[in-house]
Amino acid sequence: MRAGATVAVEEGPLDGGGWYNQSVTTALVPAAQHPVAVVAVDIPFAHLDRPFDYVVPADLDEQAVPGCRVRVRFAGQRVGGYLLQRVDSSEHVGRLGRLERVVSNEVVLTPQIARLCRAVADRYAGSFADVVRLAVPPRHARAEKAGADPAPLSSLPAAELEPWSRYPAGLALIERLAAGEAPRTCWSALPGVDWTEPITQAVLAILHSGRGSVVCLPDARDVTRLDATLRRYLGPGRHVVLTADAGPQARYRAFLAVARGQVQVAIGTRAAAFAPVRDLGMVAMWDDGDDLYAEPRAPYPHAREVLLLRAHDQAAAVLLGGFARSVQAQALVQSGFCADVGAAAEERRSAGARVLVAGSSEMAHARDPAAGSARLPSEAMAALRSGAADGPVLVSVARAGYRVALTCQDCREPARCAHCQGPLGQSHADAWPVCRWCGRASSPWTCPSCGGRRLRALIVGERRTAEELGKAFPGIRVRTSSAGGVVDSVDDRPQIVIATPGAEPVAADGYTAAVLLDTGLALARPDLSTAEESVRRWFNVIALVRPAARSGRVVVVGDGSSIPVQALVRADPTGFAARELAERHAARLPPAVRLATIIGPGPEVASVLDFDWPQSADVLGSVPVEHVGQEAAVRVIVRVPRRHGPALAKALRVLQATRTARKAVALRIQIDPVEIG
DNA sequence: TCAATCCGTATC
DNA sequence: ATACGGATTGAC
Repeated sequence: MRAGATVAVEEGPLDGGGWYNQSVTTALVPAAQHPVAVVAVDIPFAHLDRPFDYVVPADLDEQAVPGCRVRVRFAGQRVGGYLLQRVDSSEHVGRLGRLERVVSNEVVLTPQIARLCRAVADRYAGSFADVVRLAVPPRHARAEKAGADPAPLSSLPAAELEPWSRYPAGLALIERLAAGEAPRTCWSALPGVDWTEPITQAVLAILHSGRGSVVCLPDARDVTRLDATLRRYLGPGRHVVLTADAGPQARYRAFLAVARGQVQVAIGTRAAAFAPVRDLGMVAMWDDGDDLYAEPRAPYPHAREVLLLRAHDQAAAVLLGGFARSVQAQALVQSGFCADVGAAAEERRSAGARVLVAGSSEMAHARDPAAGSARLPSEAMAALRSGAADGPVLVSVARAGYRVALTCQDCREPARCAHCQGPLGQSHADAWPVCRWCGRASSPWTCPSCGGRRLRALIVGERRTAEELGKAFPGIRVRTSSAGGVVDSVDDRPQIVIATPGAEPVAADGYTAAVLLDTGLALARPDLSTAEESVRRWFNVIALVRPAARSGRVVVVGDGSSIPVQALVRADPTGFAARELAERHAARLPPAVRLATIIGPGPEVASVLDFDWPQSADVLGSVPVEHVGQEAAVRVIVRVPRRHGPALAKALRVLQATRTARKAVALRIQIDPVEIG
């Protein structure tokens, strides 16, 4: 395209135009070789989402390398950008501006990552600039100066294949990775084993093939665990950790070590999906169903999708592992894109704890209020009692807090704040009920419908559960772990650990028993991925418990006939995911279709209804939605068959571009959002 | 007829 | 955001 065209270069003296602008007093001499820089400017507007050409002055020739950060004048303003390429000529018919400054000659946006950013922007109907902001961490000049020479590396340890030998296809997988091949797999991890070891073995095999790996993990706790295992097996200096919470300098230093090719293994949370690992051999992800992988900033890409786009572009291996199977991973298996790597049913049964279901004793309790705690049926109490004799036991509760949702004991009406109608909760045993919205204590409370004065808790939080269990098991240590006070791990002494989802501590030698409370409450949420999300969390809890052979057991309190609970009893994450996927097909929901939500002010969103959508598009709405921090917002849903996904994204980009060009208010456009709020 | 101003559009 | 070009307006 560019070849053959000549650059609109005007040489000559100051004439008020040409190469000069008002403030420049010295003549501009273009670089002798490749005088044109193709620059991606840091402007998020959709209608400006394309590269712009600038002239490289001779004095910036050496510094201006592809992938470096530059500053240019754009529409009269000085803006940052990335130099994508140096070329001979420009197709631009007007005059070219000049590169004002090379911020640093450090290559931070390699061609591969630039391509990836473009692909992600296209997939999610976003702009390149928005995606690059997710991919390249903010510059830290001091980190750039320091750490130029990498530490000498010891030789790679031989690949030990032990963690994969329990999977029929495991050894073959590792051999293929070590041989330089690019197999794509969804791996159903056996419960109770340290999942960081199989991932480490895969990373090591890839290193043996002379290639690098990117591994994404849901949160900082998981990153720390994999970091420790990698260090143990690979020694120091072979990998880096890319997480935001390490601070800007450490984060940029780790990023540079990867960008400079000093290390070939990058692990981290969702942003690590963009790590510029050289000679990429594998992308891996643990527990890909975790919604922490969904980026909350525009264009809201999911790290799994980023890794898959990357693997496709660079012919890298894919390893998606977890104790549960996400619906998306199952779709990859069923489409033939990924192979299914799991253990035989027998191996799976013996590796896991014994799972039994206990019906909630709500009904029994209603008949006989003296029967004890309604939430903890006798089977659960028995499991805790015998388990706590031997080691730590885990109780999983749905919510943090004490008594979370109060209702009238007599008429069951929700208890509301007299002042603002907000829901009432109770923060500890002797406290007056407090409004969750305005914070006012309502003392004393009287039911406005029936005049009742007694309150009943619809939802019992982790602290109240701890209090009840402390009374039931005097002399045993009871501790809690929840957001704000997460316990990472517990030792093997007898104790009762009460945790909210995602905050479960790891027990060094496994829990002797676990009780899953509130399963009905978790499944009652109306969101489309509620069942999948609940099952994922429960499989993660079960995996923390000792195998049945060492008398590990799990009591699920809930409805034994419900499909999610059945999946736990049968230890069948794949079957459950296949079933969910079939339901998504029937309901025409992702990943069976591609779906976009458009949220914004009513009249603006209403106007997109007559937009020129692809023929196959199904346009739903608009309906009012709650939109935090903004006044009345509405939402439109557009969905198309999967194969028309690119057409939908393209249409949305056109929609955005016409809107940003006429300075209309931005709409929130999300493709395949994790939840449809 | 020409300058001052407005508006739309491109931004290299 | 700003800058530029073309259209429009208003004063000679």
